[in-house]
Amino acid sequence: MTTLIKTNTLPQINCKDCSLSSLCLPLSLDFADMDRLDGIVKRGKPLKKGEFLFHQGDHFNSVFAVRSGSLKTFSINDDGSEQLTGFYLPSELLGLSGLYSERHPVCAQALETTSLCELPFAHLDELSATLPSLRHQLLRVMSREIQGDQQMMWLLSKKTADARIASFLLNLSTRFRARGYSGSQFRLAMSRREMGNYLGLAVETVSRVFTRFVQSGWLSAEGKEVRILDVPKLEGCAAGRLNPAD
Amino acid sequence: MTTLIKTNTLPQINCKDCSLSSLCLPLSLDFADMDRLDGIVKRGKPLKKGEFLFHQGDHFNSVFAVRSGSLKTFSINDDGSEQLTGFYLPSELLGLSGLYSERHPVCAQALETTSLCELPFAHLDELSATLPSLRHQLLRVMSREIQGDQQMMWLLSKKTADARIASFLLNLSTRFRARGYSGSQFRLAMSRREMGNYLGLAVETVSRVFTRFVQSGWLSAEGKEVRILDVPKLEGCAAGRLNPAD
DNA sequence: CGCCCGATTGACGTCGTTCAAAAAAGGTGG
DNA sequence: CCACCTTTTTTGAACGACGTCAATCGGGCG
Repeated sequence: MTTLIKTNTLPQINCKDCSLSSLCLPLSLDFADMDRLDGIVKRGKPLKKGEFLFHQGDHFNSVFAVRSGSLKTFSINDDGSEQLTGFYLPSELLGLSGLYSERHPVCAQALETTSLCELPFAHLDELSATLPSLRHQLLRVMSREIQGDQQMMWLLSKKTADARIASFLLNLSTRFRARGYSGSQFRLAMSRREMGNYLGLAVETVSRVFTRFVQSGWLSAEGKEVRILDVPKLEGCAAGRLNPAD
Repeated sequence: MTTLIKTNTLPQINCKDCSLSSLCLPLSLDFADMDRLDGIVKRGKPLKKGEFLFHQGDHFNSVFAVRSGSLKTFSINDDGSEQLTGFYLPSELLGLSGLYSERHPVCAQALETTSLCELPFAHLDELSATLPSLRHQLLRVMSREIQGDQQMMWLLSKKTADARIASFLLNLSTRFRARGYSGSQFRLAMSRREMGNYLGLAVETVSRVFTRFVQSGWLSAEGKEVRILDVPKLEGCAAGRLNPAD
């Protein structure tokens, strides 16, 4: 059984030893510079499932890198409805959207036991003045988020429910594989409702699509445990060329 | 008749004299620092309607600030379909999404005669090492874009056609007003098709919504010339509380 | 063990798309 | 300036995908 939680014998204590450094901010820093980054990182005790990393409206002080576990971000609208804006896996940076207004425009909540590295922004910024590659990496992370959001906008404005779920599962698969987990079998940390909220679909629709995928033999799903059985078919579906009814 | 084109008697030649500096990158720079920024800005001859600033896949070298006119950005998918990702008005920065992969993931095309300031990224980056406020402004611009994209994702996943168009018009209105143009009467630089593509709607739907708004007396629209007649009603519609059939 | 929340399934309604056609606007060359 | 052609916009009618409502099932947790 694969989970998002890496079972380390010892907690990571610095960037140099962290298996995620090649995916994370330290990317392309040499050891000396990594030490300087390490100097500003705060590593608190893990968040338990359901605990908040920050709330909407909180003052923006830090950005966070996921070390293990996963989180969701969502904002609450005037009418009280929630809009899920993202899921974050190990090595991914969150909190950057709070930079603009100095306040977090979203809540960040742990989907399971989750440990993080906190990077106080004032220090990160100072450091970035003298470390060009850190400066670039920070900009690249934001640029990638913009690119990802635009992919998401495409998905939401043009894709069918089938294609959205196929895209989502393949996207997760890719991110898991890049992080050393299995890309073909994994546990979804989020509920069907959360998935639907994120993808702009009703829970019932999510459930029906899963049923269709399983019946087509493209997927096996028992609750949150998912196994991808036919990548090409799912890719075809995500691209809008194929649909599970055929 | 209001247009996006500001009729200057002389072209702007530097940031200090530019009426947009308070909305643009120079925000919060003092005069001395503004001069340093000016030193790296390239101001080419204006783009005519339909001309491209850059194409999808082009190498990323610079970011651009709109001086006058407007542009759209869009990407072309594998199947040849276009996805409009944004409209850019004077003082807004575009091209930043190319930073991540060193290639522009979108095309940028002028919607009318448009003049721009080009900021070679290598120089901008160098300068940002010694100018903290420029560094922050760059990050803030990106952070704001992320926030905007997430608003857009909310719009696409949760709002009705009526609410999308109302939101869009009010958003344009706000941006125009902030730039010194009328917020209640303006000329849409984009076609109904482009608007629909951006908002995830068919042209026909856009047209029908406009008709409804006009019949409700919330709006007057003659072709691309638009006058907003009832802001509160449109706001109610954008929030999903009101609909023009009532 | 019982309760509650999450997931599934079916029936039905609705909003937006698609297809088709006409009207209006814009651009071009004579 | 006008005739002609192309593109954009508008309007109507029918269809379809997804949402809503309702009922049931199942698993986790107190």
